[in-house]
Amino acid sequence: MKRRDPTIYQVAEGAGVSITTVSRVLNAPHRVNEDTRKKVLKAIEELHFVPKAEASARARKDFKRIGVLTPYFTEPSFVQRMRGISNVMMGSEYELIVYAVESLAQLRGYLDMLPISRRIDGLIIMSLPLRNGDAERIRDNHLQTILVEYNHPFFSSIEIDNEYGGRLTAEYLLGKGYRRMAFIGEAGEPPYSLHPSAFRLTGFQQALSKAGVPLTEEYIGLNPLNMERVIEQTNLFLDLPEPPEAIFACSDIQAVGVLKAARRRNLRVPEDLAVMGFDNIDLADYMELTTVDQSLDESGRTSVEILMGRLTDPTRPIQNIKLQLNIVERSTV
Amino acid sequence: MKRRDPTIYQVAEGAGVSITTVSRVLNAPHRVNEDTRKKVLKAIEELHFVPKAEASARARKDFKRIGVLTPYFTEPSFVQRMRGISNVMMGSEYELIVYAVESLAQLRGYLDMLPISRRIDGLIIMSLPLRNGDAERIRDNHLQTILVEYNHPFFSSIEIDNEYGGRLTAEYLLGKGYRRMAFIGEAGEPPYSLHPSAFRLTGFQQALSKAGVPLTEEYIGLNPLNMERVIEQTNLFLDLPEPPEAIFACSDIQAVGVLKAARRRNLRVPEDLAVMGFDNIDLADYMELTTVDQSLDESGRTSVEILMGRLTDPTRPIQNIKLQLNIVERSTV
DNA sequence: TTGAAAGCGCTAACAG
DNA sequence: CTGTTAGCGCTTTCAA
Repeated sequence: MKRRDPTIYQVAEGAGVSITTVSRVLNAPHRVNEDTRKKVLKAIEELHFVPKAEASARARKDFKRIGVLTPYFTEPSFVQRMRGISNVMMGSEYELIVYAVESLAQLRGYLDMLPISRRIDGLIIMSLPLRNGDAERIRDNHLQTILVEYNHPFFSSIEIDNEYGGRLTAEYLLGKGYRRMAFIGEAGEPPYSLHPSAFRLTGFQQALSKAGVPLTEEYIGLNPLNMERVIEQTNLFLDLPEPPEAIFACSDIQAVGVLKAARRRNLRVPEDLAVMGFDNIDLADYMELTTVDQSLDESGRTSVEILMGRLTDPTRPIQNIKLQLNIVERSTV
Repeated sequence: MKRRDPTIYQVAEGAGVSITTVSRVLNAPHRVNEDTRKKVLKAIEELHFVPKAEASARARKDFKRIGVLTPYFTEPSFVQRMRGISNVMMGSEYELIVYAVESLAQLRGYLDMLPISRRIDGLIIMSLPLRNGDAERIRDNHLQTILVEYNHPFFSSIEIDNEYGGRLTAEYLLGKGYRRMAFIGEAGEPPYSLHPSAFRLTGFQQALSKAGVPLTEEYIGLNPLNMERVIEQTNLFLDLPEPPEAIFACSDIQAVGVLKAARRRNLRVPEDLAVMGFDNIDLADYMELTTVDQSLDESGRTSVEILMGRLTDPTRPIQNIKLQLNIVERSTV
């Protein structure tokens, strides 16, 4: 003879509350009075109650889960967006699932799977390219999605204008009187990720040309995101017959490499060499790095907010947001 | 996301029968008239109907989930452990769920609910205290768990010896010839988190006393983790009649504050002031900070590995790991 | 052979 | 903060 597992009903009876309350202490503990919660928990313990996953799944209309699909999960700039996301999610009833991508195959896998496997309510796609087929599948399966650093007509998005960022930097540096400049960007990026570096370069180059100080080949260094390579590249620049007076690194992390190289050569910054970064991650403040702020935290925060908005009311319109870019003056320029 | 898979209701409607009949062709085909059965089967095909229970059972089968319960989710040292975790999880079939804790109540809530509502298969608890009741509940509900930076007889754990770290630092600094030293640690930490800072101080103080250069009150500064406060504290030290020759900050982040203060005063590091950190986060390398390495990445990596090991084979023994501590010499000492 | 209707254990909308 | 009540998708009576 089988003894039936205890149900939420016996727990409710045991604790002297309604089944709703029991359900709530399991799914939204903060919405239950502390004492009640303890009573229920005690009853649960005593009865060795284990909720039947299938029954919950059946009754549940949604999962209250938001997924974040992201490359370089632990790179500072991504972490900072994550911080924004995490901050708003923490106050909510949603769980945060991280899908870290490190290969094209993996990205494809997630994009195929996520909209169909139905385990999340909403998806934030960070700095990852979407093909039309993917977009259609996501839309057809009604998976609420927002794109960060990318866009597609089907979805809301949050971006910055990278080209403008390049121009802005050029103008700022020009305004400070620098003429001979160099650019350090990313190269050999994996095929699954986006390449904002190229756009920043375009804008930078454009503005420089317009000002009559074109950026020639030897002053452009594209390297894999790797500290040593950046240092080497900087040395290459500095060994040029006419070394640059200022270097624009397309990310703060790369700017650190430039700074390191300068330090090793006992160069004064910014007197001997000005250094400009991009992103304004916490590190930039720590190192007193002059950089372009792209509101990373805000980007993350807003992305979840928009997503949650549509989750609670799917009729809300798609939004395409362009975040502002601002130069943060510190001491390396 | 709202469920949009077809249900037996749809199928019933499509085939022009009742849900009972549909249910029967699925579960007791012989009790259904052949023609009716064919009609129903056709409708099932057309709608790509998959019984819900099966679907979720299958989904559940090939998609396991590991939760990470953590405070300060986006603080560099935690991120670095996360990186280790993420690295090994990425190749696996597990999903990573992040439970960010920022209050005692929240911690309690998670600890109460996680073991009961079976939404995860395994749990990593980072730098968070466990009470006996929690530990029992987790064990009784058979939720595989590993503790990072804490321990309890029921579970595997990964830790470092913070007191030893303090001693190690003291001895290193002593060996370098420094005598007048100061310590910057954390204070006013929230009640839900651990306080490794205190142990590091103990060890530091001990070793110093033993060497005959005791650390007196004025040379100990405990502050909330906040850049400005650290800078102020450093200034306080530096304004002492006998300012310290070396400052040991109990985390790299705080060491940055010390460095900032030194820079503002135009002090040469390490000539005028030596600075020592703790953690060895990426930042330490960027800033050439001498520090104590505590293998953060490794700690994360190992924690998941052990957890996964037990998930696939629950008979595997509990492991209690002590990670080694090593001084990384750079240029601030 | 079939269908109406009553659960299964749980969640959620809505009052109070 | 808590309870009432109406589902969720499906199976199982029980009549017809």
